[in-house]
Amino acid sequence: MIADPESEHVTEAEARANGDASPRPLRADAAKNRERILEAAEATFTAEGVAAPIDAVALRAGVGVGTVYRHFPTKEALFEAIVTTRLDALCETTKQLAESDAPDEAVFSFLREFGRQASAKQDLFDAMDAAGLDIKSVCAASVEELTRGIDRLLERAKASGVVRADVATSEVMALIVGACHSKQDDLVCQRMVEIVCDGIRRPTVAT
Amino acid sequence: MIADPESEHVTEAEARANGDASPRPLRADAAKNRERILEAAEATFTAEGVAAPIDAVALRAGVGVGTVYRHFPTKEALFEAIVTTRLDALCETTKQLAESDAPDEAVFSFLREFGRQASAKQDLFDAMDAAGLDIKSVCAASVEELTRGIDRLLERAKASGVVRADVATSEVMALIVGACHSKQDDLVCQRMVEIVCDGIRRPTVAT
DNA sequence: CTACAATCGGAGCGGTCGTTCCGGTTCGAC
DNA sequence: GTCGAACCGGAACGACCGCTCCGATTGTAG
Repeated sequence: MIADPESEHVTEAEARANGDASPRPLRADAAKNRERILEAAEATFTAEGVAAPIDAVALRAGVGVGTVYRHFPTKEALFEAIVTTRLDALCETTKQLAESDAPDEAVFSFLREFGRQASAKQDLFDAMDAAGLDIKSVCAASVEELTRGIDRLLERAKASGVVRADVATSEVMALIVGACHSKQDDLVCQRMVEIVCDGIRRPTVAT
Repeated sequence: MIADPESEHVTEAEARANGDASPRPLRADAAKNRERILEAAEATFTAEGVAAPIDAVALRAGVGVGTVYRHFPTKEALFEAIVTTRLDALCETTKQLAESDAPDEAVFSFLREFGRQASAKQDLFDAMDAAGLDIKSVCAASVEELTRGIDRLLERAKASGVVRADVATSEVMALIVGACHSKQDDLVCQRMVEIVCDGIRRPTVAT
């Protein structure tokens, strides 16, 4: 459990995952392979399910398994990298919508976008759950930031009276993620999002 | 792929799963073990997750693995047995509620009950999904019947004007199952169900 | 161009898990 | 009580998978 100065590639990989600027940049071919692996992993897990072996990822990326493990010391690390990327993108979306000129409806736009992405990539979250590791702890920073982003949108919508005051951010997130979980047509998924949107809207007369 | 008259225990297990009345009833100890295994399996999968080995089930049931496989020729068959049982129970609930004296609200009562059970047993459905086999095809009969039951409740609620006419049964089911999927407190789960209920309610003024 | 170090590829290791097999045990009809 | 058939238990098999290791390869600084 002590720091191990020998395991350089692990240290480097982790530093990269943390977003640090490495002292020495990756060699050109290494950087290219890293991207290829990420893409292949996302495609493989989406297509073959989350239990797909690493060998399948390596095959699709056109590299050996050793190369995969050099960049991502663990299958779990691969999941983390993919999920983090996706969460950060969603976070960016919240920021853009926060500056939109329709603050009261922005949260609904976001939910639709969230649903669209979640339906495609839900498998990854499931995989991590099934693997016994918690997204909230592994990608804590990303989740935290995304939550804040959604929270901001939700608060504005509440303030403008479009959304009920008694719904929590966590509830909305869980609901949308869950709604798109079941493998359905995109159309059904979209309609479910709409139902949720209606569910959090402020009723036009009191309950 | 031809019928194999030798594999008698498999034939018997399948016949039982299909609900046929076996020509020869199970021996007393065998019947007792079968129940024990079912209970142990449900407990094990809920506690240790869906990837729990069959050995764990056998251990919990106090029998050998061979005994488990004699009753359920496959891990998949074990899932099927558990899920079918649960689905049938829910189906029974729809029938009772269909005769309730508050037809317009019965569907909401059912959703709450559905949510309560789904949150505890969702793991099983996930397991089957992850295993690549589709609940809809494996437990086709049970799912079909349950769908009809919900459909009936939903139609009545629509007829009495409490629920919007444009929501489909499949959407509601997916929504509730999904809502309770994320491991949350039961309280959050309950609130999510309420949001869904509000989402399918007919708005008091036109959209 | 040369030489060194970073990187690559994939065979192989260790462990897990689903499933089978068979000698021993138990039930229940007579 | 007796005996045959049904049932039990768990060791063992084979397949799969995550991960490691090291000889071969390739990028790049000088």
